[in-house]
Formats: sequence, structure tokens, C-alpha cells
Amino acid sequence: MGHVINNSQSNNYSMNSNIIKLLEHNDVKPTPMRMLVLEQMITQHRNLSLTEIENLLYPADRVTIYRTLQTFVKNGIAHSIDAAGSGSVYALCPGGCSHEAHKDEHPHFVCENCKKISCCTDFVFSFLQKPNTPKYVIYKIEMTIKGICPECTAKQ
Amino acid sequence: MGHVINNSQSNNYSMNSNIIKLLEHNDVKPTPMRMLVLEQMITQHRNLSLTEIENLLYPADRVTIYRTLQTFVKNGIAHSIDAAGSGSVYALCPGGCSHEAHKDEHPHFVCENCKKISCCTDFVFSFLQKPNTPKYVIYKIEMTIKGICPECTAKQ
DNA sequence: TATACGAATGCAATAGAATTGCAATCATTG
DNA sequence: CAATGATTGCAATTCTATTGCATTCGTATA
Ligand SMILES: [Mn+2]
Ligand SMILES: [Mn+2]
Ligand SMILES: [Zn+2]
Ligand SMILES: [Zn+2]
Repeated sequence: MGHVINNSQSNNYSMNSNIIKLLEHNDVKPTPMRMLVLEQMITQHRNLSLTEIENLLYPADRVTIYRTLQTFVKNGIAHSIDAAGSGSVYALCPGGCSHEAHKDEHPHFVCENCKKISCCTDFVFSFLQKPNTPKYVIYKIEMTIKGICPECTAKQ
Repeated sequence: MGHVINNSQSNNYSMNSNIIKLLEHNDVKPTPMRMLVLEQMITQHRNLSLTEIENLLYPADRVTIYRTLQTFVKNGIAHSIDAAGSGSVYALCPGGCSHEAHKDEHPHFVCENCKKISCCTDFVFSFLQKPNTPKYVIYKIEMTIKGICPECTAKQ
């Protein structure tokens, strides 16, 4: 693989171009702060909490990031995952999400060791039998799986 | 039905007797505060948050109730439900729960209108196919269903 | 009965995350 | 350039969970 110290420099140009395209495609003006937040969500390759993004972008303002994420959620760029018991994290939308309407019907895995929250996209539960209670109006079903993730299992 | 103003007086004696039995059966000393908390959990017929119990028992101390609930959870009298996104509530154990080990493998319904969290005990998901990812160690699966409850649907 | 000791309680304080208010700044348009 | 709305930064608030600690209570024992 050679000496790949930091390959993010080599393609910053196309990276920024892609980020701007993604923002504009969802009617979000590509401001510097929004580009920075989106860049982290793309390059970290995992779901991030507000606090994690805050640390990654220090000393950027927490509230600005907070509102940036709200904008992303509203415009279908990211959705928030509320894992039961743990805090919430943000995930890039897989595509097919639009303003206010998200497709996130899969379980989320919470590692009780490293606290990371990941999407189990290979474990859809569309096959789930909805409860036979016609009086309940169901908006959304969230499934949280708690345990130890592969990385932590390997280390221990 | 006649004039049933307050039928809680008539059977306070047997009520207290049952509460004491339940506490002692789970190795919890029946103190006044514990009896009051348990009484609310029994008579309200629904899952209660710490804040709700605090209001019901005003001016009882919040921290004492908090620690009482921790004791209940530890000793298999109640378990806490962490509904994704909403706060946590406490539910009486159905039986079969022991110290630290709870049986609560059913979805929980969160009403986005009245915020109440109820147990969907008739909708077990033991039929759920576990994800085919042997590297993941799974401790627990929680399912949260969000929508509008029957009471709120009827009122609107 | 008096003492001692651990359990239970009450109150103050802290921690953490989510959310709001508002003024300053920026970007765009007429 | 002036006006306007969007965006940002900082302070402050709200809520809940959690801890620390001194006091009180219950009970076993000398
Ligand atoms: Mn997801
Ligand atoms: Mn339950
Ligand atoms: Zn892990
Ligand atoms: Zn309701």
C-alpha cells in the first residue's frame, strides 16, 4: 500500500466539490461551517454525535453545529438516530431521503464498550409483523441492539 | 356504579399488606417511601417516569425516589425502559424477574402526543431473526414504536 | 436501656446534553 | 450603497441524571 500518510490532501478539491454538490442538491447553502460538518460525517465513516463533531471541529461553536445538523435533517442530508438509552447520533442519509422524510428502517447497534452506534443496514426488519392493534397509529419503529461490536470483541 | 368517590380508602389495608409482601419477597425493606413509590406504580396502571412519580408524591424528595427506583430495578421489582428519544420510565416487573435479571423483551410504544410510554406485551419479537453477524455480541434488543396511542386518537 | 452501626433519607451540588434568545456578522438583492 | 434575511457566536436556560455528604432511622447487641 506504500506510505499513505494523508490521502485527504490529494483530493481535497474533488472532496469539496462533492460536498458542495451534496449540499446544493438538497437546497442547503454551502457555508464553510456546513461544509466542515459534512466533511467530517463523510470522512469519519461512522455515525457521529453532536459532541463528537464538536471535538473534531474544535473550536467551532457547538450551537452552530447543532443547528447545522438540524438543517441537514430537515433537508434530507442526514438523519438522527435515537438509540434507546444512549445519546443520539447523526448518520448520512443513504439516498431516497428528502425534506423531512427519511428512510431509516433498520436496527441500530450500540456497543456498550466503545459506545459507538452503527447502522445494521443488512438487518432490515420490514419483515416485522406490525402489532395487531388498529387503534395505535404507528409512525416509526426503532430497534436498538445492545452488545459488543466486532472491533471491541477482537481487542478483548 | 353508585357514588364511588375514592375506593382507595376501603382496601388500603390489604393494599399495604400486598405492597409489603412484594417488597419483602424481593429482599427490599418496606420503608414508607418505598411503599409510597410502589403504591403509585401499582395504582396508576401505567409506566411512570421519575418526574411523574416525583409530582405524584410531592413534596417527597426526588433523589430518594431515584434511589428507590434503582433499588427496585436491582431487586427485580421494576425495570427501567429507555425508549429511544424519550426519557426513561419504570415498569413493574411482570414476574420472572430477579436481582439484576429482567424479562422485558417486548416493544414499547411512545405516544408522540401525550408522551406516555406503554408496554406492548402482546407483540413479542422473539420471532425476530437475529442478524447473521457472528462477530457482534448481542446482549439485548429494544424496540421502540412511535406514534399516537388509542386514547389520543379517540380524543382527536 | 444505652450504644453502635449500617441503611435510608434529605438537601445541596454537579454533570451533561438539548435548546433558546439575541445581538453581530455575512451574503445577496434592489 | 442600503436593506433584508440567513447564518453564526456566545450567553443563558432547561431538563434530567447523578453524586456527595451530613443527618436520621432502625435494629442488633453489649
Ligand atoms: Mn441508520
Ligand atoms: Mn415493558
Ligand atoms: Zn465497540
Ligand atoms: Zn397518547
